[in-house]
Amino acid sequence: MTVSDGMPIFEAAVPCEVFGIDRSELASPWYRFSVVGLGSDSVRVASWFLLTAGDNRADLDRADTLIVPACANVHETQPPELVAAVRAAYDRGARILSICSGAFVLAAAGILDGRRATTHWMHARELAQRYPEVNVDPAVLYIEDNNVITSAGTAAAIDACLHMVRVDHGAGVAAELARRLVTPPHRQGGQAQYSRPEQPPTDNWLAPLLDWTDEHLHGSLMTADLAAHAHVSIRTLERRFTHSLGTSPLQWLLQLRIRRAQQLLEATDQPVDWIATSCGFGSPASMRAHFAKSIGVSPGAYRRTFRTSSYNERAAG
DNA sequence: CGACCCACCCGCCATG
DNA sequence: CACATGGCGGGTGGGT
Repeated sequence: MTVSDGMPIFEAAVPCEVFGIDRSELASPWYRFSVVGLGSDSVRVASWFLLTAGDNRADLDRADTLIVPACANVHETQPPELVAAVRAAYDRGARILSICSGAFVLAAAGILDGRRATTHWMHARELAQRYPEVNVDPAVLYIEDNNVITSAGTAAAIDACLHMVRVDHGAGVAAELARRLVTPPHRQGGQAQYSRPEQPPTDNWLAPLLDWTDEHLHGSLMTADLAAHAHVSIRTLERRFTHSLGTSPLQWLLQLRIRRAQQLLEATDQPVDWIATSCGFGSPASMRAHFAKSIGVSPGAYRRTFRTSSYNERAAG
């Protein structure tokens, strides 16, 4: 695993926990794990820890798997030495795993071009914009594409590392390891259930229309209704949506409805069918289908995960 | 699950 | 000419 200046600690800690501890009672041999600091002799991790590099730089050249836990800053140019090390490891056939914003290092090394990849949902759009050749999927916890694994933010590091153990040693070993880590062996749904949609760019023309749309979701709003309210043709409306929001009117409506449904599932005890109607879905079945496709879990499962207050009330009572 | 229907949406072109 | 608009056709994908 590589660490570089300014890197956060949690993402780096997870591989240490999974691969760095001798777990030969689960599978033997376990992993030979090494942390390589790039840059100066000492590397600052998070704001509080100073990591002193050992003389293990050579491990970079012989590792079967190279892990890039995160990067210090997604907006800046990635450290050339780190990027070159990733590229070299990839070229000699090593497996590569990135966690969270580490995907930006992999992308800078050019090894994500033409591949499916993911990163923290807050950075997904930027990754896709800066590296158009990368097929970014912001909805999943991790993706393996031909020996290159990328994973979502922070806690998804656990999912990705468990995935590697599953591939290397089988599902049984991975499940037992998950027990030791006190974490689910496999999480239902992707990171889509945790992400928040980005605020749309404030567009002078669109803003009033979007506000109006948000207030009239409960009806059976259609593309034609939006066009009529905005006094433009459907064709023009579609063009403006693609231009300003990067999506079509109906898809936008759908996202609004799903988001409203999420809020109601979290904050109320209203039945799912009631929520479906109130959010403007044509039918409860329609909402379930769209919800599952977009969020990755059913409305019921989503509520069980996020409606913690009612659980606490029941537990207390 | 297949069938049917219709809204959607994108390429294309004419118009202003 | 650049640009935005509106209408048309048709493939398609979701809903019943």
